[in-house]
Amino acid sequence: MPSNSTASAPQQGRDKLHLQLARLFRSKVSTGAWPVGSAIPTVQELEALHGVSRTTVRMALGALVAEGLLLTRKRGGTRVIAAPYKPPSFLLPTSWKELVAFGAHIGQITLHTGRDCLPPIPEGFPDVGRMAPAYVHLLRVYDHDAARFCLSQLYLEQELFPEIEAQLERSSLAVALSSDPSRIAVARQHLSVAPADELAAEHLGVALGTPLMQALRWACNADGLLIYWARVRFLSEYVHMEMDLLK
Amino acid sequence: MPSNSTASAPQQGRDKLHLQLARLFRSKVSTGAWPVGSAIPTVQELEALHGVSRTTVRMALGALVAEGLLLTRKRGGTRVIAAPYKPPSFLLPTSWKELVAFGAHIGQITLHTGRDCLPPIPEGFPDVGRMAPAYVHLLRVYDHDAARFCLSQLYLEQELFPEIEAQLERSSLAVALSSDPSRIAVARQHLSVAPADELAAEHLGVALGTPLMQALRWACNADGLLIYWARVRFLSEYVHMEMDLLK
DNA sequence: GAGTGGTCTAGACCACGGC
DNA sequence: CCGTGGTCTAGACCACTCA
Repeated sequence: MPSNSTASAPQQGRDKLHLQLARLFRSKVSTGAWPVGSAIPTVQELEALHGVSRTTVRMALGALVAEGLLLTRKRGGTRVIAAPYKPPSFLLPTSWKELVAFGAHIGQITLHTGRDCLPPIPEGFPDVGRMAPAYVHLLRVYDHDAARFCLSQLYLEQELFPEIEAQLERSSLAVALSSDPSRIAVARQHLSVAPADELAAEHLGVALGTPLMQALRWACNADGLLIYWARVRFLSEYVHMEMDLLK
Repeated sequence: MPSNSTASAPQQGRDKLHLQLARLFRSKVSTGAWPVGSAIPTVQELEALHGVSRTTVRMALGALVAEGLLLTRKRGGTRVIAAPYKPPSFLLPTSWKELVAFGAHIGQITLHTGRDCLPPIPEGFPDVGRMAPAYVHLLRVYDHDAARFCLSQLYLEQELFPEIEAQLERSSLAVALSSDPSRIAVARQHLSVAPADELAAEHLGVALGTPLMQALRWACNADGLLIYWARVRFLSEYVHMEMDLLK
C-alpha cells in the first residue's frame, strides 16, 4: 500500500505515519488500554493492525522505548514499564564539606593511575591558578547497587601524592586532601550538561552523545598553585542539587 | 547481498553493520578525511560504496547527527559541523540576587495566565511551606537570539498578584517580587535533569524525553506561607552553573 | 527542475530467551 | 524449540531546496 491511503490509520494523512503511531501508542499507555506491566501486541500484529510496515512500527516503538515507557525483551515481547524507572538520586555537593561527605559512602573502582600528566583544562576556561609541572592522574568509576553511574578523571599535584597515596585507595581524593585542611585556599566547581565522549560512553555504558551532568572541580593552595583538578561525569538521572537562594 | 559478506566493510563481520559504519564515519570526521564544513558523500553514494542498504546508512548517519557531528539539509547534502555547535551558555542563578539579575535581561513571552490555580508540586517533594488557597499561574518562554531555550511555569500567591501585576509584564517574577524584599523569608531551588514532557517538548521544540535542566524554585514569607513556586526548564546545552565550594 | 535527504513498504535472516 | 524483537535489503515516493 504505497500511497497514504485511509487504511486504518487513525488520522487523515497529513502528519508523518510513525509520529501518528507513536502518539497513538502513547495514549494507549496513558489511558491504560495497554495496562502497565502487560505485554503489548507483537510487532507483527501492530503491522497488520495499522496497515504499516515493520520499519514504521519500529520507528514509533523506538520513540516510546527512548522515552522510557516501554521495555523490549527478545522473546517476552514488549512490555509497558511500571513507572518510568526512577533511579536513586544523589545530592550533588555544593560545598567542599558536602563533597567530602559524598565521597565517603560511594563504592569506587580505580581503572587507571598515571604519573607526569597535566590536567586537560578546556580551551577558554577561566583562570584556575598556576599550573604545577606534573600531576598524578586517576581514572575512577563509581557504582551504586551494581549500577555504574559516575566516571571521574582526577589530577593531583604530584608532590602532594606521597602524602595521601595510602588514603586514596580507600577514599575519595577530596577526603584524602582534607586530611590537612590548610592545603586548600580556593575550591570551586563548574557544572554543566555535556554529551558523552568515547571515554564516558564506554565506562558508563551509554551511547555517544548522551547528555551527562559534568562537574569540573578545582582547588588551589595559598600560593595560587593548582593542586587538584577533577572532571566528574554522572548519569544525569542519578543526580540532583539543592540550594538556599538566600545565601 | 543478504549475507554478511566481506564486500567493502571495514571489519570482518562480527559487529553490527550500522555500528561499524558509524564508527567508520566518525573516524572520517576526526581524521579530516571528511573535512569540517564540507559535504560528505550522498546517501546513495554511501550505499554503493559500502554495499549496504539505505536503511543501514541512515542508521549510521542518524547516530552521528544525534552526536552533533553532522548536519543534514534536504538539498545541500549532509555536511560536517564546524564545531559541535556551542550555544551561548547562561549562568544559572545560585542565589536570589543572581536570579533577579538573570531575569532582568532575557526576552520573555507570556503564553498563558490563569487564576485560582495550585502549584503542581511533585509527589514526595519535601516540605515547601503552607499552601495558600489560590495562586496565579503564568506560562512563559524565554528567547535568546530568536532561539527558545527556556520554559517556565510560575505560580504566585493570588493576593500578592495585584501588587506586582504591572511589573510582571516587563520583568520576571523574581524581579517583581523583590520590589519589597521583606516579603521573602525562605527561598530555595532544586535542580535536576528531567526528560521533556509534552508541554516542554512543544514549546522548546525538542523531542519528548529530551533531557532538560529543570529548576524547581520556591519562596515563603515570614509566616511560612508559600508565595512563589516555579518550575523552569532549560535546554541543557544553554546553561551551566558555577560555585565556590568553600562557601 | 533535478538532486537530495526523509519516509515508508514488503519482504528476509538472525540471535536471543522463554516455553 | 520456535516466536520474538533486532537488523538489513532493495526498492518506492515525497518534500524540500539549491543551482
